[in-house]
Amino acid sequence: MLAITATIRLLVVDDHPLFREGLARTLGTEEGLEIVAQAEDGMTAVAQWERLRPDVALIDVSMPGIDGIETVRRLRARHPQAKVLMLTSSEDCDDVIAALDAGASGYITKSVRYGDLVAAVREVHAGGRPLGEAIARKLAARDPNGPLTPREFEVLRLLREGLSIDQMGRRLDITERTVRAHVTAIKVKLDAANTAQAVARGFERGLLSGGPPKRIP
Amino acid sequence: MLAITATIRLLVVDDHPLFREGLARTLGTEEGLEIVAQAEDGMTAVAQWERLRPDVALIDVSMPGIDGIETVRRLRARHPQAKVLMLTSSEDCDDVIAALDAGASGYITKSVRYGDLVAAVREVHAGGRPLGEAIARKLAARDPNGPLTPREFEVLRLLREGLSIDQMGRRLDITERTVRAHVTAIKVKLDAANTAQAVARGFERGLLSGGPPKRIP
DNA sequence: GGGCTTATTGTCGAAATCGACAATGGCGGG
DNA sequence: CCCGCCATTGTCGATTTCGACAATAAGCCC
Repeated sequence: MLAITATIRLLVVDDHPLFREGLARTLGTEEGLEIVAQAEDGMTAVAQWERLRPDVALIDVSMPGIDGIETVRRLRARHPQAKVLMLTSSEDCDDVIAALDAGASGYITKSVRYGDLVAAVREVHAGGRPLGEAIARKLAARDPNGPLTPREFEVLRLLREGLSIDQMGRRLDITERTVRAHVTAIKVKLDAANTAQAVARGFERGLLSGGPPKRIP
Repeated sequence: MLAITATIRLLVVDDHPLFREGLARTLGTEEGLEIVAQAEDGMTAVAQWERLRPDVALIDVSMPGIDGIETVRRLRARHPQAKVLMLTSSEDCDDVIAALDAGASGYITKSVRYGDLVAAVREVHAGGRPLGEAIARKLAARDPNGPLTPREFEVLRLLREGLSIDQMGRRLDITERTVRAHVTAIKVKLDAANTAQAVARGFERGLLSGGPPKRIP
């Protein structure tokens, strides 16, 4: 273990002022940590990073507009050396892989205790890759039958909206037969007995998001 | 408006130490507010209330074990005069009605700014009933075709699990015909074109919970 | 080029679901 | 006691979906 004399300079990014403020205030009191800036969205986050060059960015996954994943992508595109610890409330497997893929160094849930968070920040700063055991476990037990293809995703979304096979066919400009092929593939991959369960699995696995397609933002 | 000279004594209840600590620290700096205690679960919350008799309890909805709703219920059962402001991350309509039904005075999302939260706390303390406009709006746009009957709920859950009509019939010990009647009713009430969409609506409206029936807790 | 995945489409018969009309018994509230 | 809601079941014809076997074209990686 290295004796780190320098303070770790942190950038906190979260759209919830309630959470962000509290986090910043509390982490700020931690020995060896310093909050140099906060951001409530992805754009601001990148700007703040470029202005202040912190050591580590703490970024919430779910944000309106540019989400956490996209923020990491953009940040890392410009600054490949940037170290990012993602924060999440839901333990969503797909987000984890997406985040790591986008260049995040670590991924931790908001349900951990302060000590764990601080430890994770230090680990990231030291070049580590903290994931949290719950997440690591879930990550292992994923995609038993392979991920859905983009087209299958599309069909799954239409399924969720209640379209019939040939309605989907018309919507996608393909034969009803083809739609059936996709639906069958979806059911196999999601291990579902019928379309209803396929949709349920979609929600359970986070492939479909909780709310209605678009209502009151 | 009354000139409130006394400080509002607050009890903060949330299972996420990260959020709870931050909230307490920040609210504590607010003029006229004082955090007298924190609790990470329902049991502790009630105990703390009885020990310290705060003015207002700020309770998170989603908590493992005894959830926020149940906590309110228990608290109000013993102390009907207790004023409770519920905090939520997801804007789930059913939780709102459940919470208000359980005796909560107000309901506010975690996405508000500090000022709004403080205002809500003051409003609750003054006997008000802050709901947050987003929630109030959602509350209005609910149950367009009436709530599901208990039996229909049951069928919806089986639908989600992928059972076919006659499998459900055997499971519930009723004729397949009867199951069809329930399914039809469900589709009408949830405004769905088919079972797949019915399941989707179930998730969207919070009738079905996010995760799989039981996996990794 | 060869191998792999993805997207596409066909056929055919069987199985499941739907929709509309109709009816009966139970149970609780006014 | 009557009304309304809930759960239950029946019938019939039409529509939709399923399952299994097969095949073709495009794009990507080695």
